[in-house]
Amino acid sequence: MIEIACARLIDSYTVENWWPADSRFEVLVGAILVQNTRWANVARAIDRLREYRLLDPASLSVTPQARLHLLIRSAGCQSVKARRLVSLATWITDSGGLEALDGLATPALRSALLAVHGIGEETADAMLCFGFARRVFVADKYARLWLSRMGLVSVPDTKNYAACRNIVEPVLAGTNICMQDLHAAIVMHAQSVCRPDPKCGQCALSGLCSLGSGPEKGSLTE
DNA sequence: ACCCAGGGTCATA
DNA sequence: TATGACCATGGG
Repeated sequence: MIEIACARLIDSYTVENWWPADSRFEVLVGAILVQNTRWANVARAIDRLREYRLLDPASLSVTPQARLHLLIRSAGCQSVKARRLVSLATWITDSGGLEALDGLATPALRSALLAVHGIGEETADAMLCFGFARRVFVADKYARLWLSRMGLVSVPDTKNYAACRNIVEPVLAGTNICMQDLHAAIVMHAQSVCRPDPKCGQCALSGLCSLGSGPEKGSLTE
């Protein structure tokens, strides 16, 4: 069931360089900046950081937060995110760099990420999937909504992040790239088709999203 | 003028 | 443990 649903969703959205970045650290920075923020606003902030050669842990960790405020202003929540970026960069340098961290197994790396100020479950998994190339399913808000509408997750578990991740991640056969494509497809689906008012009666992919009419069992078996 | 975005933290009950 | 305020800019 889940495999078919995911495959159809991925096939429906061609994703090319959905998360653009020149380095792994830039992915991690983007993961912080994009919290509750549109990517277009994040891109400008990243461009400014690049302009000032701050897209590496060593430089960013010693940059005064007051200066970061100005550079990342377009991404919103400046003071909050400036602090989070510094804590991220500091954690990386204190840990011996990204190469050392990349040597950790995924569960250990996830725990370490969650211990950093400003990194919650979703951000941690996004970093694991797109920054550290781990085979991790990002069970973000859109994903949980999608799982719920597909009837693939019980209603109580819809709010449970780890439960939603574990519904997909162990079942889905595929590489890290598949997980990236799936997450991108879920977000694009939510943004392009089901927003702002998710009336999926006009959804071009009505077989994928069955809001209002309950789980569509028949649509998954074809 | 209003709503919300590719969340997380912190204070309160 | 479970909600809610808060961050704050930019696009619709």
